[in-house]
Amino acid sequence: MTRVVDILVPFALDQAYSYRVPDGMALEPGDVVAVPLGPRSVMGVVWAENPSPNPRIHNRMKDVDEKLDILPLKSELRKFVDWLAEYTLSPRGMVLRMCLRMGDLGPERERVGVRLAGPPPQRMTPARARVMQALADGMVRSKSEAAHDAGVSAGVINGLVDEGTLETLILPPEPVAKPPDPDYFQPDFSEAQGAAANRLREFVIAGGFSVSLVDGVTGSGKTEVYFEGVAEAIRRDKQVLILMPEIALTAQFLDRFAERFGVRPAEWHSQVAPRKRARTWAAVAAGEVPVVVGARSALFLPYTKLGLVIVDEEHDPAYKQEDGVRYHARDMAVVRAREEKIPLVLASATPSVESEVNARRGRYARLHLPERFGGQHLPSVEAIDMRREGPPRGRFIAPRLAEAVKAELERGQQALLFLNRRGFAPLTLCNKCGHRLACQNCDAWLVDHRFRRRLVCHHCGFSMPTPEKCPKCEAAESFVPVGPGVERLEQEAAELFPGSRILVLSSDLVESMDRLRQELDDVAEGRFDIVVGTQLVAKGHHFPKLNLVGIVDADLGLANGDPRAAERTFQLLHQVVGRAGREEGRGYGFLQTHQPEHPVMRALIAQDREAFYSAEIAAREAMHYPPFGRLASLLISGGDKHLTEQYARKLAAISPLDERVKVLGPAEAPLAVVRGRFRFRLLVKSPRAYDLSAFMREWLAAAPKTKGTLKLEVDVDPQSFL
DNA sequence: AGCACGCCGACT
DNA sequence: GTCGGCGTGCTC
Repeated sequence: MTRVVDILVPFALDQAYSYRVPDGMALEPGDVVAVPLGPRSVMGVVWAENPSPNPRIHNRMKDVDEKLDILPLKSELRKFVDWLAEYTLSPRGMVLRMCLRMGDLGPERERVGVRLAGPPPQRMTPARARVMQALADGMVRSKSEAAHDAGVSAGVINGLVDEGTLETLILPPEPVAKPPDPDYFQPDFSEAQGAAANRLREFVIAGGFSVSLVDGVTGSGKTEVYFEGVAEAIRRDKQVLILMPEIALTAQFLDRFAERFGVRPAEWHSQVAPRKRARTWAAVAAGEVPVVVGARSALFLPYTKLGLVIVDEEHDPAYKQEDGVRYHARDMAVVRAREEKIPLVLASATPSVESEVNARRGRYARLHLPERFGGQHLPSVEAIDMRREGPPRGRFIAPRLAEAVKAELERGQQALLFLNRRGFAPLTLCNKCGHRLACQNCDAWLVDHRFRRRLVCHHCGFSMPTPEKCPKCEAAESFVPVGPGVERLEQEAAELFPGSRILVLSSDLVESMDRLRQELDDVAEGRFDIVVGTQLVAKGHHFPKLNLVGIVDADLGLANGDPRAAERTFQLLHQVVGRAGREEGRGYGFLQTHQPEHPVMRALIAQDREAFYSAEIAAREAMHYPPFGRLASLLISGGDKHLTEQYARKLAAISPLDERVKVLGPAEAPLAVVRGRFRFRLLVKSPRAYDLSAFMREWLAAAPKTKGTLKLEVDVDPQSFL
């Protein structure tokens, strides 16, 4: 009898397909193979033995093409794929695809090295002399290294090779990651830090599944503490995954890692070039990479001996993948650690309410770091009540904040004005007829971006030059900007603080990663006096001379109906205010707000984190919101409003009956139209201990097929409600 | 993800 | 009458 195995292919298929195993081909579950699929041959992974294949497909069944020379996926990873697919209601093939995004190795490219070997060249030049000197030790260097060391171009090196002065030889490929030294540098720890580090080490030594929440304010040494867990894992020859929300900004983090371990870790994120990606993937699978620092996709790498997972800034909303397979990397890291039976560390100065509740209930071990390192103080925070002491009309910086900024500038210190809004003004209207400039494709205003001289839709990317006349009443020069963006704030700051050097930082103004790093360095080295920025400035970068942070509109994130609005605002503002005064003396934060009595503002002013969490947790519990209840959302969208709404209603009507589950809606989504598509939402609420995925699966199985432009998107544990 | 098969508008 | 648009469905 021919042997049959079920093979999962990385496409939008939930089912594994059955293939015959040719005689003499040794195959095990987890092996990576090439199989015929339709007219082509694709990569797949042996998912299971199939002792009794379905007779109905006997005549269609094909043979496995070949076993590929790729290390197999361990059962833990395969189980993780199954679990995640089931939980998120995604096709298993699409989850597998995330594991196999390994890039293209392409033809092996040889690295050529050079070494001083022959006689000096016939004609000596200054450049050639420098090369001779740089290579005088007779050691082998790669061509580019040699050129760099000697300060010459590659042409000079090649010239010397032709002359016979240098000999070439093939270098072995550079390792993806050099081995980190767990004892390279031993930091000085405070008592609390030492105790936390010890507990982490114990978790790593003990092995087995555990979750720790390392919770400490910015500057409390969270990173250094969890590095001790990393060091312990390295000593035990285990692999470590460190997840980061935004890898692009972590040059500083990589340097910190190198200071502790002597070398930089391997990186994994979307910007890693395909070749490097392929080599990293293979090296991880071979167990040759001890530490990976990566974005959420690093969760799907084929580690062979994973011993520890760290989720840094675990509260960050960027961990939620919002398209395709919708998953939350922090939650899935917990699942992966459970599957691998290893410890997990969540780190944050402002933990998510979910993690905080788990810590309070004792499900997670809490490792609390109460103080800033080296006697630094937290900035003192004051509210500026915009109802009583706001700026004049058309201005956005209150007099008291302006005074404080002026005082800092006079002391040679820097100030940050934070406003989480890109562009010049969020709304432009005609003062003759009241017409508002809106996007043609979306239910949204066009944002005035003056630096680019365009009006831009932030939802679909549509943009147009600012028109000369009002499109409605044809009045000329009648447009007035309404509300501030960072560009407008810069204009105001330039008027208020003449002669100061101002830098505007927002994602749409970032030309390149290198340029951004350069600008951040410029700020750190004091080449700017005032930074006006969006949340881009909240992350990770340290500015020693920054002493004052002004939050221009602290209420901005609170207005929408998002159940996590308060939490998000608290986390973001806490992080931004924490930028102030980390080096010398005490920093100041000002919150411009219309509701200084709001729990978020009060907690920030009183620096009473516990009060905020207690209030927020109580509110969530009363509303049965996560983590005291579960949510799933359905987004129905389509080009025809009526058909879309009709389908949404139909869907609601056929939802399975279960008195524990509430189906809300359909309602028009807060963003009712995006890219010309009408959007309706359904929200599903269930108790905490309820299999909401199963409920959704049963429901969708009975749903009519979507036709035409109609699209149905399911999100279990949604984070965004737009 | 590809690729084939399907049914409605402008061409030889 | 055919060519081809891409919308829909299948791939063991």
